[in-house]
Amino acid sequence: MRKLSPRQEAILQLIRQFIEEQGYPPTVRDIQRACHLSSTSVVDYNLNILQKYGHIRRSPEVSRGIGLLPQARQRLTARVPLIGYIAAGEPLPVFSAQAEPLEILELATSLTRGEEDLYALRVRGTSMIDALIDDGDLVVLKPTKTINNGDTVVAWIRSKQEATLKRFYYDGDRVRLQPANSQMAPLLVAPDDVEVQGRVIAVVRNLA
Amino acid sequence: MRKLSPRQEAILQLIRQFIEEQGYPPTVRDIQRACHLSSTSVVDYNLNILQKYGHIRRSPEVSRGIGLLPQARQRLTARVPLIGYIAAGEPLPVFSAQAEPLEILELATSLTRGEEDLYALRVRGTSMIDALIDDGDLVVLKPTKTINNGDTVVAWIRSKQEATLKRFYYDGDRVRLQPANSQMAPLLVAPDDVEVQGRVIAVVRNLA
DNA sequence: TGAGTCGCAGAACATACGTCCTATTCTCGA
DNA sequence: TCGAGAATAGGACGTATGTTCTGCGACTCA
Repeated sequence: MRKLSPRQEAILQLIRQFIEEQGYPPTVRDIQRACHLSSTSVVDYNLNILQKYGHIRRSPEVSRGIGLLPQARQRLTARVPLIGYIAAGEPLPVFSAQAEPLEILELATSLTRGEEDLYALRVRGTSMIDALIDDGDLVVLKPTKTINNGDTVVAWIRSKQEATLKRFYYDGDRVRLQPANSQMAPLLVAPDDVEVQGRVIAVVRNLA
Repeated sequence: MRKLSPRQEAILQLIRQFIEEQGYPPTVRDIQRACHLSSTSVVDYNLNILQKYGHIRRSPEVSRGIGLLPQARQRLTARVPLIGYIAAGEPLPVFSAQAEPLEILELATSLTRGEEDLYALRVRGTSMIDALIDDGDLVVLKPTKTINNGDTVVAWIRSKQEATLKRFYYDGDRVRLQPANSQMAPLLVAPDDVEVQGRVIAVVRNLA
């Protein structure tokens, strides 16, 4: 990254200031006026240089398409769609990219651990109290095909017509669904009786 | 500031996201496409409402002239210090500004609800399983002097030398500490036997 | 001296974009 | 049930704005 000309320094400085004050980037002509340049082509010319040297990022054909690179803002939150409710007796909402989420949650990335395609369900009722999950809690899920022993999963049990949230274990030719509360008895079911919807990433309870 | 329609919420959400991702605000047509709106006029209409209610600031005749107002631009995460552990038989760590936190957590502001001076404790052991809180869970607390009936609090019970997490009720000349799990029996203690450390704002369980 | 590059000037061009007008549908209380 | 206002649809209009073309002086390098 080579040294910038005074004019380029001025332009870069103006971009920073403009964004700070206005909340959006300047146009080519904004820069032209503020820096007393005679032509938009001069601005264009120097913006290209600034981009080449890595100071800014330009989106072609986009008005005010100037972004400051150094900001390199790392995201502290991930967006997770809240797609529906989970209740004992109701079928589970199925996650699909098309479905309209009820709400978009901002969850700290420390919670989501960089996972993608997460979605969330709001718990209705106290039927999962044996999994230490209360009415109103938020369950963050990762849709998954492969399940490992010990994963906590959200499952639909066909024979009982019931949604549940348990630890999942293969136990011979059965599947053992174990409540998180170890004082409760596990549930043994046939593998094809249980439909796993996703793996539980996190549970959030908001009391405030 | 009145309540926003789902569409207005979606638009506001998109603006935030767009700015975060692109570094500059969306155009009316960007919003139209992203929110599946039929016309730019619908966007214009709703943007004006958002402006009227103080969520955004528009610069007329300016492309991408949408700015988030400070209140809407506010941080999506709050920093909460994790200052120690909470276990049944151990005294509670006392929150002080000087103490070195074990870790700084970034929690979504939707969780913290704008509260200040929050701190977090990591739960050790299953002694609070009757409050639906498991080993390893994170408890977010607000230090508080005044307690309202029904608040969930973290308390130290002197006579039992025990830390606990219960719903707090004044019950005549006693204090009733009620487990969140309503099937469990409440605990009745003398007011000066219980030392309330803080009010529980949120509980976070990370299973990933 | 002449070709080549750099930095700039001025303007033209195409289109991205905000705005606004009209019409239609939806909502909800009198 | 009717009417008024809210909300939406579709599109036209004007301009704001990125891009590009041509050209000019200054400077470098053989």
